[in-house]
Amino acid sequence: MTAISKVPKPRVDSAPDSDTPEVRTLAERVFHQLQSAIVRGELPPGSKITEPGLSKSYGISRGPLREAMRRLEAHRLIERVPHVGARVVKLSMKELIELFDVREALESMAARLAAEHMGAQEIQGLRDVLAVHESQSDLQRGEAYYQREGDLDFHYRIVLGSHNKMLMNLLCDDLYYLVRLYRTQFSASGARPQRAFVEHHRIVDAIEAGDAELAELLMRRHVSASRENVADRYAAMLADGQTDS
Amino acid sequence: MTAISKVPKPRVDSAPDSDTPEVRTLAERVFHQLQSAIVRGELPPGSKITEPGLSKSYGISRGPLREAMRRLEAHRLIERVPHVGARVVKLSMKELIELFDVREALESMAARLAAEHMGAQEIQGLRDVLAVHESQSDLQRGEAYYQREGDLDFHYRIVLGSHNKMLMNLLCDDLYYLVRLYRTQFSASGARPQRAFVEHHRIVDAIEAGDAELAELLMRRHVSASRENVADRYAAMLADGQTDS
DNA sequence: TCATGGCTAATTGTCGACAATAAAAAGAGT
DNA sequence: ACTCTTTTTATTGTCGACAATTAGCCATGA
Repeated sequence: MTAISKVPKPRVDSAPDSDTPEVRTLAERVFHQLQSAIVRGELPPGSKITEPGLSKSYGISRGPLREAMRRLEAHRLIERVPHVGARVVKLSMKELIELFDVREALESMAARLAAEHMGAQEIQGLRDVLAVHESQSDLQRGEAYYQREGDLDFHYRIVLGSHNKMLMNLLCDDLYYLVRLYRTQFSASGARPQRAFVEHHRIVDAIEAGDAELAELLMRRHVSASRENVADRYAAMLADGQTDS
Repeated sequence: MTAISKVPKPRVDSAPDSDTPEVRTLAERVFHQLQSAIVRGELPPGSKITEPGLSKSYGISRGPLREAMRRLEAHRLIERVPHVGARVVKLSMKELIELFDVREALESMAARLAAEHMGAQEIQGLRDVLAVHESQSDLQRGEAYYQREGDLDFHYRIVLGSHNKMLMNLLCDDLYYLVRLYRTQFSASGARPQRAFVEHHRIVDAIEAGDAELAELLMRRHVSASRENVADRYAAMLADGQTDS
């Protein structure tokens, strides 16, 4: 064999943050970075996204950046208008309620399908998640902001248990990032931990029993209760000290 | 004032096809053109999409074309793998069932919200659509492939009647194009026109009565029946003469 | 003082060229 | 004849520069 002309993979993995499953291209990487930055609140909702600015700050050209921004737009994390620019999405209360309505529809269907298709080890995984939540809930005694990510883990696994790829794409790739964004925007300190915990348990029971209709109904009530809780706290926030419209 | 250097708007509106609401940019236009071409079957499912090819055939550079392809990917009309290329999506039977399950969840929710929020003139518009279908159904006597687009018009208006923008985006901008694509791929000659027609009427009655739960239940059964019909015809097609997997 | 017009500046849209990767084809060896 | 290796080629990813459009600003006039 002749002289090797290939450097053994430079592997510029500058940002090995949490989940970067696919970083084959620059656009992919900057997309995940921007997605994380938006969800974490580093890029505030409503702030303008300028292409030259991000291009220089991330050290890449505008080509891949535009692709990343297109993907962010598709995931509804930023909003673009043709010759004007892009800005981080800012969820209004109406849009938040809309989001919960869509979640109610899709996740209840996911619970139904999960009750029909979930395997034994998948159900065991669900039980494990609940056990973790229970231990955290015991430790922190009622305050239980465990559901910062844990709640999404639970819902995540049920969606995966539906074995419906389209459902998985819609919920896990699109809506759940919006849910995380809402939590940062409205600084939702999850109240009602015990009730949600009990509801989670009942849903798993229904899934394990293979009772599709019950699982669907319970999940529907669960998401609906979350929506009512959010709406109530929003109304209280408006009555007490108004932060913004 | 000095000499005018601006040509009075060349206005290169080369393709004023049906619906191009937003053609501010080249990427937008080629996106709509490609979307139409895919849904019409001009670009067959599974066929490879090559960037230089389309770039030359549409007479634009690869930049806007890539943006258009990104949007097509976001709408799930094409599938891309990083260094390989893109090809038109080819719905398998499993994915088609998944699509119907998602539609069942979302459209039943849409019907529920429509029963709560639809205005008088919107309901009248629904009645008008049904009247058009009835006249066509009378003329063509049972064969009734009226629902090539008319059926979608009906569902379209109900989704709009939900007054839920997120629902509208998901269904009208994403899923309905997949439904159209499926109709070309499986050459679905809509059977069961009378039953669907009756179901449509009952749904409108429930919406007009403001019975949200009934409208939801009826829409759910309606979509579910469509799914069963498709699954049955697919099974028959497999048993009779197999075309492809 | 306010409205209106044109002008400047910055950002977005578009283009062509270069580099990197992967598939396909040709060749040598067993 | 078959397989593995190597080369070739075509396509994708990335970059920098130019053109078009928009928003803001300043000057001019009523």
